[in-house]
Amino acid sequence: MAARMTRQRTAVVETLDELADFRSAQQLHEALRARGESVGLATVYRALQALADASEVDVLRAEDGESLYRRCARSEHHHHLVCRFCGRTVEIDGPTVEAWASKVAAAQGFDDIEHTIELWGTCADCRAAAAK
Amino acid sequence: MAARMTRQRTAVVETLDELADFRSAQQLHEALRARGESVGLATVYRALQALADASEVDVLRAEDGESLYRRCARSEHHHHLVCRFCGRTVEIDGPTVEAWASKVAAAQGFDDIEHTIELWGTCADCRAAAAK
DNA sequence: ATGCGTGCAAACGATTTGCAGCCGG
DNA sequence: CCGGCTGCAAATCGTTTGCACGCAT
Repeated sequence: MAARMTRQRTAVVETLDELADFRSAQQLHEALRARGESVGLATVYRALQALADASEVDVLRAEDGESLYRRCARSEHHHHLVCRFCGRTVEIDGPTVEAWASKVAAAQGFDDIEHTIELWGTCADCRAAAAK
Repeated sequence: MAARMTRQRTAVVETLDELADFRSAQQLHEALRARGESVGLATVYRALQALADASEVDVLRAEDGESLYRRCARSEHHHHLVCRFCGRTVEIDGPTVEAWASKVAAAQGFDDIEHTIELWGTCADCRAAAAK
């Protein structure tokens, strides 16, 4: 069950921590290469999937369908406010929303409720950069 | 600007209305074939995209990344509670959630806020079918 | 007529997988 | 030593696009 600790796995986790914000597997792959710790793209995907299964990283889908990964501070359920340009992320939670979601769903006779609640926007920095 | 009315576009819209719930382009393509009104898959995609651009259909991403389309009753902003098995859909709106979303985002200095709020569950029928 | 719409097949881009060799425990 | 891990390339899969032809306006 415990994941074997290889050079590439370590590198993936470390780089993920460094980047801090949501990144795609490809961006991560490139960051690894730049960092000198080159790792095969397939391996990056496998590592990320393993981490996701172990709830060590959060995964979410960008508007274009690409998967983005991030090591979040809190492991409990929460949501995100993400900059669609630079990936800058703010963790948020909405107790109100949680309650609302399950109530609505239950009222319609639905089970195994799961909700997708993500906020996308343009962060202050990117707005400034774009304005220039 | 006005979309040209062809046999295939009419067929796509009609079939979409018939299906009522969220369907993938491929499911729709198959439904068209079954209906006798065969339409090229590429055309189905093009028609759906045009409809989406014109806000005639709602689009959302399934958990596996596939795009699902649906002709919604209301054209105003709203969200959905979708059965992950049969696609059965219930339109919902959460005035509370809307307000919460923009408030949180603005507080972090984010602009052009957009939110993804979808509820996924198993509808009563599918739960019964699975239990059998 | 005129040019948007269509079909088909090739092109795409992200992700997955088969397989032979490697290396961590 | 052994089985999980890796790399590479080939395979998937949904979706997009190039191109020659047809049809709605």
